[in-house]
Amino acid sequence: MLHVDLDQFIAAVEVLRRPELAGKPIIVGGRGDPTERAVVSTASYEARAFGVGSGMPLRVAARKVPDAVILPVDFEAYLAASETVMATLRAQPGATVQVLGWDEAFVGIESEDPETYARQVQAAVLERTQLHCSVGIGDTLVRAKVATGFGKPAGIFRLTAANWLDVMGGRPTKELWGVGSRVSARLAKLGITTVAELAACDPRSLVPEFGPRMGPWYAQLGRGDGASVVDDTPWVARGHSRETTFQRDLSDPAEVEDAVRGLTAQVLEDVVAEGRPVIGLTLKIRYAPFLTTTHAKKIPETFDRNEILERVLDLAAVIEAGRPIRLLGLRAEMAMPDDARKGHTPTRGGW
DNA sequence: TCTGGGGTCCTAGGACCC
DNA sequence: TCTGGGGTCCTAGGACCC
Repeated sequence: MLHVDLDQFIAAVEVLRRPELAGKPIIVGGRGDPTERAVVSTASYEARAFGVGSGMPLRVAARKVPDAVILPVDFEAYLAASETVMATLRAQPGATVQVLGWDEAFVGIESEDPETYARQVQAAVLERTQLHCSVGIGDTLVRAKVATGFGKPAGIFRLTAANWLDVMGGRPTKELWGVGSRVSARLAKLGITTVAELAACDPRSLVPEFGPRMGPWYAQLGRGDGASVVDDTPWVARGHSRETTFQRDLSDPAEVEDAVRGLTAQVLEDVVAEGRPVIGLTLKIRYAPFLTTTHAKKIPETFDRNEILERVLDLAAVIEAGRPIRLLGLRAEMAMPDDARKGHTPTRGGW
């Protein structure tokens, strides 16, 4: 199958609207005001050359690139572009499309010559949207996804069982899709630092550290093995959440309660649109400076706004008065048929 | 420098039940 | 005095991805 990933997607969409920005360092984040608390969503390649990347505080990014064009995030524009891209992918002959995010998708195909097919995909996307993409070709989802990174920008790369260890074996485990800094550090404690070492380890040996599911799964990831079927069943959200960033930390309990009420109203709006019962609520709070805690409440499968609000305020009462906090958000989990759960796969994203 | 906003899934431990 | 074994549910929290 193929993994298709748009190059610097958000920045590229902005350039389409404003061609005069082509070739300039562009940073997109928050409301486009680098004096506010916000982070970078995407930076163009020109801005990345200065060391700016997504997730970086906007303030820091602005300081690194004094000449940067800083733009606000425009979700509607990216969503519209994304839908055109995905429609183009679905129109390819024999293609099964599994959307992973705004700017990426798996495309299941049967082809004797996947490179040629991939070039046709790139040409079709470029013609239809004026956007460039990179394509990974693989015999599993993991290999296709990892391959795309070697194709960037605007290229094609193939990773299969035949060359996986040659290409990836000597690289750190963190470069795997699904292994972040925490897990790579825990693997290092076990003497595993490279993909080849992870691939060679006994899956059972990882169970004490990572549990019965994740342990063997990481070993499989090291080998590049796993699912090889692109699944285009429509994605159903398990829940909705709203988060908010305050320009200063809250410490007054009355302020906190107001904020909680506001978040609750927002998340309920999203959930009402869905028409499914709410079964759980989670309030995420960050105590200054950086300790994040989660408070969860299971609620019955009814949908009564007052009851839900009451329970959220219950949760908010856990917050210690006077302690500066940053309210991260509220998440509502919705009832789902059991057979709709997928089990562990690398993230399915949520756009 | 000081950390978005939207998601996904997993795990440990305690409560509770038979 | 010491404390079954199996199960489910809930809470709290962790990790990862785009």
